[in-house]
Amino acid sequence: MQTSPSVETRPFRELCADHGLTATHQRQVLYEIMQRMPGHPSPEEVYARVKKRIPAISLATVYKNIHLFVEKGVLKEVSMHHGSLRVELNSHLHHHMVCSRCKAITDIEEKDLGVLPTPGRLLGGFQVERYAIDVIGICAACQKAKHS
Amino acid sequence: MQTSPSVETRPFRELCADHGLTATHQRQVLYEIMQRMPGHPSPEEVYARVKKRIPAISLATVYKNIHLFVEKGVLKEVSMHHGSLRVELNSHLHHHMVCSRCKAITDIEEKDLGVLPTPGRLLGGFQVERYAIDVIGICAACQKAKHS
DNA sequence: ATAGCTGCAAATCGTTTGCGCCATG
DNA sequence: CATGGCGCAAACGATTTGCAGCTAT
Repeated sequence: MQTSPSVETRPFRELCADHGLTATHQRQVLYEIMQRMPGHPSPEEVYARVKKRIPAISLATVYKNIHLFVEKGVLKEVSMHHGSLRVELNSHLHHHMVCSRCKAITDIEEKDLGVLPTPGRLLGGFQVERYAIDVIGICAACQKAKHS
Repeated sequence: MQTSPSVETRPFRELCADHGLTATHQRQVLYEIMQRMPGHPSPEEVYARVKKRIPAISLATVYKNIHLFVEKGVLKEVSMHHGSLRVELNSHLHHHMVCSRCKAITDIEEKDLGVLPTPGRLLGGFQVERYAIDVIGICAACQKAKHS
């Protein structure tokens, strides 16, 4: 791997330092490419792009670093992924609090949220069915048990 | 399988009729058990419970019927599942519109939402980091292409 | 130096599918 | 009795893991 820290390495190194990450070549490329990717790419899509610049890179490395970036707050995931599909009866209107550490889900009433959704509108041709609000944070249990 | 429609079969049959579903024994048990399951169970958890009443039931059947129930509006999924992990840069504040048919994701500015979350509060010991709002509905493309 | 990162390949996990038989309408 | 649902087992796609060698600090 060429060790040529020529082109604008500073900002990325700072970002890594700020987030407590080792600044590796693959992480830099990953980050730069994500900056230039609009939308909401999947790991496979990111991998395909990164592979053009680092042909030897592994998909596993992409996954590992995406998770790391998410964990450190550089990236965020679009909708919460609990390990598997989670369902509930389609009964009364409520939303969810999701612990970003342990993924625990708790119901929350809409009135306790301080929000006033207005469904049924058309947003640029999009027919709204409902709002799903995830309040993301750290649950009480994880706060007690936190170290890092 | 015992064909004993003794205990309170009527309400469930109506629910199936209303949603255009065939009323099978496994669907009835599945539904009754979900009614008594609080929280946000995974297919595996539902399967474990249903298996106590119908030991011969298959996990595949549980999956098929959960999807059917979701499709027909009897159940709903807790957070949107796109086929794979989706990430984005953690930059400016925005939310997403998600098509429940094709899973397409579009950004939406918070000001265009008509909702006003009030983050930063502690909700029962839960340390709020952020709100993630998914506006769920049918995108313009899918509306044109819809039949069923 | 040395802790951490990488690539590889195999393993794992959640979920889906094809198919022959059976239940429901 | 005809359609659709069921259970089974195999297939599948997405993601993770163990490990041996290499890299950043």
